[in-house]
Amino acid sequence: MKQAKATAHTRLIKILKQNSLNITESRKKILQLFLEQDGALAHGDIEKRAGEKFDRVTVYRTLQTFVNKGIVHIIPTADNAIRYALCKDDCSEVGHDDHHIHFVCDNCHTTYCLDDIVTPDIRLPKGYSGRHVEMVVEGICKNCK
Amino acid sequence: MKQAKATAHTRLIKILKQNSLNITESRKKILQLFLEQDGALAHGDIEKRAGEKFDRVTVYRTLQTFVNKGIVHIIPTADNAIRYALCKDDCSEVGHDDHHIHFVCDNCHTTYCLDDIVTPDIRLPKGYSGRHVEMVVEGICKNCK
DNA sequence: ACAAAAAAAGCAACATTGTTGCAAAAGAAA
DNA sequence: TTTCTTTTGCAACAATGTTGCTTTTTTTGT
Repeated sequence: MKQAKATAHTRLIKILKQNSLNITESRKKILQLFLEQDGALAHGDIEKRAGEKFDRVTVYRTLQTFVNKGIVHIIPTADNAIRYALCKDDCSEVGHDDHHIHFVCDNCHTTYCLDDIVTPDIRLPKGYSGRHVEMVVEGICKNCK
Repeated sequence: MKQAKATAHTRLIKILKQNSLNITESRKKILQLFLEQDGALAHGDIEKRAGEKFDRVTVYRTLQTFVNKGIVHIIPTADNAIRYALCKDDCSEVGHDDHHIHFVCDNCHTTYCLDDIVTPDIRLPKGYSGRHVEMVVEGICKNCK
């Protein structure tokens, strides 16, 4: 128990250090939320979910930092609520490199990264050149079935 | 010239009638914007683009109505700015049925519907069932190349 | 372990975006 | 035209996101 907690804590610090970020309470707590979470988190979730309340500005700035560093990525949605999820591919300050698809449940609205499914290649019309493909599937998830 | 204008006007009215919507000035003007536009429009674009200024509430409500009726559809984005585009497939009050992909230009940020490209089928993990697939490609468009 | 320097958090004030209820105006129907 | 219904515009509000600046926390060098 104590061991597990220590390990989780170590993992947090390791991730932050790898990205040359200073170790702060906010970053640890917000990152912790992502690690113990299956799906993606919207800004609002984070503000509420955290036991103690963060300043809204801190959450915004921390998420921005995480996105810049390639720790989390943004999932595009149709409902004006940006969702963030941990990057599992090779993301860094240089650029994000997520190629998996996302799944949003119609029922519980949880957003999942389906890491094993790779976005297919697309043949674009003449004149267009693609850099990145985002794919979001809507439907019913494994828990709501 | 006069003929062309009359025709365009007729087209507007036809679309509104087909969807059993009353013919109003706001609806005509907003629909007009979509018809004379290659890409997609965000809420803000519409407020600004219109020669005369619409009340913000009117724009929100009109867009909502158009989405409900299946006249326009929402394009998911990663930047918290919902974009709307005309539906060209079989959309109605019952449900949207758009299967084309979208393209967002890194440079000019114009959003295009690539109507000729159909979203590929995806094999989902066990337990998940898909209803709709959204696909957005980011890159450089034909005009910015 | 401590002090100085650097970075991040918190606060306040503000800007933008989206929502709701209601009265006035415009459109449809007769 | 007159009545009835729908839509618009306004005002007030709520939620979300941003910026500058001060205080606190974290790092670094000793």
